[in-house]
Amino acid sequence: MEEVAKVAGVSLATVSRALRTPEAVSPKLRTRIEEVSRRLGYAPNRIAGSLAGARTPLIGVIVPSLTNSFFAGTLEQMTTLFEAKGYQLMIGQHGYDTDREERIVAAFASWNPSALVVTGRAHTRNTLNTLSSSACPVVEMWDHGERPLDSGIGFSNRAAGKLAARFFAEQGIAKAAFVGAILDKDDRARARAEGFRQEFLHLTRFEPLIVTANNRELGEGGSALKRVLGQQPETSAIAFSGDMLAVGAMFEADRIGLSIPGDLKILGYGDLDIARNTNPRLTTIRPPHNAIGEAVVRHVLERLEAPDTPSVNLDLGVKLILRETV
Amino acid sequence: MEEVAKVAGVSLATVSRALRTPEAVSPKLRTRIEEVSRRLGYAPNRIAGSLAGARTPLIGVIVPSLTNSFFAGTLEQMTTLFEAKGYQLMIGQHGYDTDREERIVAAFASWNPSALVVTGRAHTRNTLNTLSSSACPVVEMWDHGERPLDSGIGFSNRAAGKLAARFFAEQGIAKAAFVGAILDKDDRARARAEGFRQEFLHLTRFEPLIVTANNRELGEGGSALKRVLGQQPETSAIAFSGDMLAVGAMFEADRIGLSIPGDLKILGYGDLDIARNTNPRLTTIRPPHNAIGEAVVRHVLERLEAPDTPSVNLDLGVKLILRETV
DNA sequence: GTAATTTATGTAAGCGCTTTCATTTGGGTT
DNA sequence: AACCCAAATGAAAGCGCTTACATAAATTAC
Repeated sequence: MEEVAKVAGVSLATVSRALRTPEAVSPKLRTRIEEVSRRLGYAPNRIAGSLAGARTPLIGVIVPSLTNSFFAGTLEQMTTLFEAKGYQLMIGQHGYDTDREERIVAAFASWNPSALVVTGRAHTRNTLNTLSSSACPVVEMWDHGERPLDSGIGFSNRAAGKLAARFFAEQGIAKAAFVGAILDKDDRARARAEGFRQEFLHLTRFEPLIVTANNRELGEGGSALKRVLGQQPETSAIAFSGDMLAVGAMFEADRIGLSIPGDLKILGYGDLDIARNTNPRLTTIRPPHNAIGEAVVRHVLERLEAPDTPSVNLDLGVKLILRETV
Repeated sequence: MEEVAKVAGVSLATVSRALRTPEAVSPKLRTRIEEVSRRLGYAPNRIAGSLAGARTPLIGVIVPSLTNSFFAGTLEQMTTLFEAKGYQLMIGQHGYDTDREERIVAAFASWNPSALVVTGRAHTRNTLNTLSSSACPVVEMWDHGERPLDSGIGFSNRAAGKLAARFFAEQGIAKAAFVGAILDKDDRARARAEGFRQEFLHLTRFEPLIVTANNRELGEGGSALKRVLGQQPETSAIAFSGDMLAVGAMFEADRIGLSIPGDLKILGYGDLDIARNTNPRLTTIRPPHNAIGEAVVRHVLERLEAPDTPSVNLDLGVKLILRETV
């Protein structure tokens, strides 16, 4: 920058202004400075800029997993949307480990970002402290519940589980089961399982079988199906915590000669692309993935542009996509 | 930090040392300082630290897409591995747009990261300039080719395409086709298509049909299948640029009553989890996804620990996974 | 033409750390 | 006890910018 200032024959301050707030500098100087800095290939040092200025153009976003297509999709969307406004995403991933989340949140906060976005509502005490003592807007996304730390944008997983149960009950299903991936770690899937259990029990007086799969991949869907059938042979409908598990179960059903939905009804969750393409096409529950990404970006941008904008706590709801497996 | 220094009754320098290089400070002072900073909840300001020190603990990684499970997997792996060494990933995503890549690279470079990792070998002139003028190690991953900018770790997509063609030719296939997603933008898929075309033509004197799909999702696999069959009805084998497309085609084949591999042979690419679970199970080509992530991390860490470590240019090769669709 | 504004530029004080260099302290040696 | 050397600590100089604040230049008002 010093170089640019010298060549352009102006002071450091003027260069900074020409680059940062072009309207504050006279047109002729501005063009000269821009020309010189381009010619010299000057690239401002963000770090210095951020130290001197108040904030970084960084938005910290923390998700449990990058390979989960929901979060990947939300992140991709947010990246693009924020980038257009000059913000840069700092992405963290903790693999459903709240201690790791704690460390990541602390690390992110130490860059004093413009905003912090975390996934879910379950955090350690320290995470909560770091989050609430950071000066920026904080949004907890994907889960809806009472009293978010600052803003909350998501939907109720419990309600999603209940929706599935109600749907099964309405179809006159007597014995149902729920298959969830890593129910011990993924509290969102656990909330769906619990909502399902409660509502199905309430509606039919039957306590549904809950089975935990070790991951969210297809193979596990197949083996979970076998386990369900082993433990509760008369099961006529299974709700899965993810479409991939459901599809895996469909493949397995195909192999063991079970017809769907005749012998067994299957309900997915996620409405991934694959759900529209299987034979038969998968009936599933769609979380508001795109709406979440958009709402988060919109809200954060609003807060950043008008700091007195109040926090929000949005429930975006889920939707049952009726296709052919139930 | 000033606060901590005052309370502990030492100078700023000592606090900094106690936290940064504990072995340089006497045990009793060290424990006192650590205790005080914990009690005060002191969180160092990374930005100031980086400005004063030489480098940030940031590693910039730029991929075309976050929703592509390869990149997502590599990123997840790299995040975990680097995190263990105290580095933090800065993830960028450009959607196969080299101009966007240019902007992202520039933005990342301005944080002067410890290393920069980009995907592929196709970059704009400016990207190349920024990359080579940045003081840190640069690795181009996923593609192998001559003379990387600095280090290169990947495999040859062209060779992967040739492998598919050779395999088909050996099976005695007369009329083959290749279906690739967004061949106009994804130069890796294009390289595979081109390798396939060249080798199949060379081996059988038959110019295979090349069809472009609009995205890498299942639905497109189905419609691409219809297009292939429309344009070249006698096609007996199709290679796809991705497993999802291949699976989509399998679903469609099922719908139109085509038996696989009897009527039509299908070869995927990626060896995603789903490939092991379809009926029949998908024969596919597996790129060295995990090996790439590991090799990148290992190499970068080496370079960072011993700056005189030479660059590398690794070809990790691909593997044909023989299953039931060919 | 001068005074009062407004606008454009320059000066210099940090931002919160790290690190060099100088100084002090605490053991060993003789 | 005097001396030397290594280890521990402190003082202070930046790191490369931004931004009050001060100053100069250009307008406008009278």
